Amino acid sequence: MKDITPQQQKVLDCIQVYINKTGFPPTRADICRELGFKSPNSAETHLRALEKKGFISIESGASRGISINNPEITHLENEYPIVGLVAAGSPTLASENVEKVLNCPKGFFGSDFDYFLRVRGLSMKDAGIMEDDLIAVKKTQEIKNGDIVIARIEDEVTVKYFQRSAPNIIHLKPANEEFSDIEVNLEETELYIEGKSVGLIREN
Amino acid sequence: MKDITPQQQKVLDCIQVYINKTGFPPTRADICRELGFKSPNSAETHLRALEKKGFISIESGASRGISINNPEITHLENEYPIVGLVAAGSPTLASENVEKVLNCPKGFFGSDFDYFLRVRGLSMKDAGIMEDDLIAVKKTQEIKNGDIVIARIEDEVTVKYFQRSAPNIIHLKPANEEFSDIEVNLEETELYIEGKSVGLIREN
DNA sequence: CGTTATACTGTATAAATATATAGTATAATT
DNA sequence: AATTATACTATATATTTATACAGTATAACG
Repeated sequence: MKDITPQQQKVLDCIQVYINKTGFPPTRADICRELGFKSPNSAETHLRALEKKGFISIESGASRGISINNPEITHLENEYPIVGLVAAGSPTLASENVEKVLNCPKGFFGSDFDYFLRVRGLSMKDAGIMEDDLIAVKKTQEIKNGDIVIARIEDEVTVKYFQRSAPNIIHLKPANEEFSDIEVNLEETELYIEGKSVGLIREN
Repeated sequence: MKDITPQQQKVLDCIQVYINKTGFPPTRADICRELGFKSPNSAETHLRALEKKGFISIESGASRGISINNPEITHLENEYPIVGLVAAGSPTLASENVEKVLNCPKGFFGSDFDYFLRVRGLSMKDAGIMEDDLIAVKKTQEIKNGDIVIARIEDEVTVKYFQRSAPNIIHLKPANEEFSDIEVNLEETELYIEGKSVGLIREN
């Protein structure tokens, strides 16, 4: 997917908003009205550029024949993707990792959140986090000691309690006697915090 | 919402399928093609009937101005009460027991459910049920061994694993070593099953 | 310096589309 | 027996819409 220009982004956003609002895509004239253009050809050229770059598809000849490609990344309001514990490198929300989407009211857990993570393993069992549970993950770097974080150490993604023991030493603590602490020295090992848990859902 | 006729259902399905497939709603002519009608007015009259009955909305004058009124997303009937572990006698869902209500899509946990129960204590800790968790309770008497049930024994309400050991003997088993089994002899003691757990939510 | 991509206005028009009007026919309801 | 809702065909037409063509202007690229 090539780079998008600021104006093209505005047009793309406009299409998304229009679809969310009305349920069907805009015409060239609609886009002009929304963005203040005075000629339908302004919209037309932007649409053709977006199509060429792969952001949208246009059904030729059909009225309102615009559809947005990769809608799972710009997820609809209230639709949250469920992702598995994925290996590093691949972006967490890439469509190939999305198991399905779950309809959930915004602010369901008091705090905003970005996606659900499907839990593997029992390392957080004593915190009441069981296999196959869905953790509501908020992508943030604002972590306090004791928070349950989704951390990536080199190639592995895990869910653990966060504790900073020294400026450069972080302990990732499981909630299960059978597992042991992970000590991370930030000078030696790369640690990336994907976000923290703000809630949990169990389906059974 | 009034009754839908079989033909109207076919038209409604056709619209949904068309939107899923193309990303935008069909025209009258598209519907005719899909369903084998030979006049656009056939589609038109069905659309007007569906609009009158509330299943769809039609933006007048706009091409492809059809949108499906999806009651499951737009409905505000998805309000479920949260109740505490209330003593017997008082009806569980009486307003004085309702802490607050939580907006939650219907069928969120695969199965239907009736209310949320705020958990007190740690007797089901090893099942991943912690203090202050919300259990989605389905009011039912269809209980299998191993289900997590909300049971009332005389004056006490508890959440436990259900196990029928003999026709008249039921064991209510905690998931915590520090608690012990409750054996109920149905000939001696009154046991009422409020329902069973079909899901869990944790807010933090 | 010429070329190319972006970002527009303005006009024109063929094709797509909604929608009204005029019928036919059947089944259910009053 | 008359009315109403459903379920269509057939035709007509005003409006909507996509989209081509002709320009203007600016910034980036090699």
